Amino acid sequence: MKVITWNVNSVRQRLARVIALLNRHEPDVLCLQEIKVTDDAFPLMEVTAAGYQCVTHGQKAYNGVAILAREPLHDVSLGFRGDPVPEEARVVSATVGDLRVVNAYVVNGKSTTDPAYQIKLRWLDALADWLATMAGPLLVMGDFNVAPTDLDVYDPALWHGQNLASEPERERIRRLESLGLIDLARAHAGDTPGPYTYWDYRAGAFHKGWGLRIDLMLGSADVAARLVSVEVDREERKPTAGEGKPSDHAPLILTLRD
DNA sequence: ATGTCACTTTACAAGTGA
Repeated sequence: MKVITWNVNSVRQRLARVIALLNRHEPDVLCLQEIKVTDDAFPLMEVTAAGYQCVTHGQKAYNGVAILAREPLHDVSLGFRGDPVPEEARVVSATVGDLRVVNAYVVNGKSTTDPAYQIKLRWLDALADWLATMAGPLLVMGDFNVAPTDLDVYDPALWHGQNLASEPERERIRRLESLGLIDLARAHAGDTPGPYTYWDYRAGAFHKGWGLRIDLMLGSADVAARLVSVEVDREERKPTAGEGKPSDHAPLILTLRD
């Protein structure tokens, strides 16, 4: 089984790349974040023509998440109980086969001195409270806007204490792990830095290797036991002829034994 | 730190969010 998570930074701008990704990797499940469209504006025809069903939790201009799958999506849920900012479309979940899939776009936080940072911490607290109530095979993935450890930032000294790498945020990720969820990319990579999933558009960050690992896949133990690999499709972060500009995030690809 | 991008608006440039 193959599962992909990708922050597309506008599904309308990235549609050709999304369809190409589906054709190239043929994932069973694709979770998208920052689709930046309302549900009625989601490119349903194109996704359907590619052979995928989908559920969307969209929003105008900002945020918005979607799950695409080849098999039917059951028990769809939009948002989550206890969300401090329920007006923002950041979570969608559904069951595929016997796997519960949670797709999340975590509050960015802007900077540790911004009020949005405190909302981010409360949001992650509420997400953990909600996930703690779940049972059975579980895969929580998406743009967490947190680099869990210093292995996950290109320059730990520069990023020390900053938004995306600060200790309170990292504590929230450890709380998710304390629920029994396993950081699958880290489990696969061991002590090797990265794999990075995000590079700022500015300053030629991708070319310079200034990456962060802020897109995560967290699996329950029964899911982690099936882990084959977790890879980043770095080609998607490069300009591609005919498919438009890249997102600032690259897709994270999980393969599980069936 | 900053070689950017995508969104919106009683739009045609500027502010916002990332």
